Amino acid sequence: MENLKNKILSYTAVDPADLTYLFQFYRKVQLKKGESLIRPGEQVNSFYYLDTGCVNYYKVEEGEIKVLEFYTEDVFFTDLYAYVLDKPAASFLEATENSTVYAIDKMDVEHVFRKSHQLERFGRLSMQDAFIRTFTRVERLNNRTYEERYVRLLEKRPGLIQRVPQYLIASYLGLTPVGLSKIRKRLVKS
Amino acid sequence: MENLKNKILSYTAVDPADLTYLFQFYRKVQLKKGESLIRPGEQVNSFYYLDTGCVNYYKVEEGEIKVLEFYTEDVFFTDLYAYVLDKPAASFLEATENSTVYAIDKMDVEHVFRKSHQLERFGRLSMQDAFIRTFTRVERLNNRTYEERYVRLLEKRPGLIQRVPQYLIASYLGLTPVGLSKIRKRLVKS
DNA sequence: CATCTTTATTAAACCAGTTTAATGGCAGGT
DNA sequence: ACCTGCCATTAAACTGGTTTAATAAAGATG
Repeated sequence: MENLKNKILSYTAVDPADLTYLFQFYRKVQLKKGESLIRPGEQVNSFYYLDTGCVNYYKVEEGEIKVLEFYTEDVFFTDLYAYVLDKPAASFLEATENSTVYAIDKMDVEHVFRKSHQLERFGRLSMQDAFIRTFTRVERLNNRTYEERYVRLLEKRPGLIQRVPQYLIASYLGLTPVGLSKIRKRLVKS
Repeated sequence: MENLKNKILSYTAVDPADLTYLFQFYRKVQLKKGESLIRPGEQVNSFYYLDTGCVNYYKVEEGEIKVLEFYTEDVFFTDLYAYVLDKPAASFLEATENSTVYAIDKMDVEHVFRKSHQLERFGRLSMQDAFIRTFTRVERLNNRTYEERYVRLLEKRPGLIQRVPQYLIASYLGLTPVGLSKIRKRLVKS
């Protein structure tokens, strides 16, 4: 759990004793390609850390896949909406490749945060981080063309396009496979 | 500061002493219509609570206004991106009507959060809240048509359209004034 | 009250995406 | 090696927006 430990410490200092206490609640989950942590209708009781692999956070509406996010190595994730509001999930959290995940139950998180001020601070700062990433995404969705977004994705997350089929990338960008194909064609010409 | 106090307590219990301690750092700011709390290039050192009024969070790109959010009564706000990352603002925070705001400096926030575990928890939960709202926005931007978004805005924030000129609403929805006008025309016909 | 400015609507031409459908390539299973 | 199914590309017709420009309506100012 070395990566997870370093991830936490990258947000704020935490006493070793508190970290040890926290870690007893984590369990390791091995996911095979195609397996899901969460499916629509289920309660979301866990908060996850993705050590290695790739997890697709998506929903299906009117028969169509809508990708919300691709999580890759070294990030915290869950269906945060359902987790926070204690609602049944509307989405999938599905491994697009074999993945290693560490999971902790919500009630244990709450317990540990109450016990340790430092871990509570970590919780605040990591949430701040999640906010920032989501907010910048709103900005892009509103202000950039599909082409700009695609180019930016290539720059910011090179490799993602190798790991994930193109029609999922298209969905993530908010367009159809046909639309993305056209954009790619335009780009190679110029 | 009764509203502010209740807002904080709606997130989590806080000892009266801690609240009193916190409030000594707050200052009241009266904004006249058109005045700005933040302008591009400035450092964002304060976190705000909007008691009454309306604040437009926007940027200007290539001569065009891009509205990110309208803040109305009883919300926390700031240019959170610049605030968190200590970068100069890229945006305006401008009153679209006379507004009453309470402000606290970032260093005081950090200080108070370190001193009080309960206030730190409040900080975490309010950030969680901000995340949820931003995240649902991403979902809508990606999955809904402009018309659906406009109708939803009318439902969710009736009154906003009375308070804010229509071309700003259009910008907030990600379209042009002409585009919004067409959508409105379509809607009255049906 | 008259003028100047700003905001909303409309029309026409245009464009970047969608939808539908056909084609070809590649991957996995037997 | 041969199907079979899935994925990416292409083409053609379509659609819901944009851009530009003109006009009308509403506010602000002297």
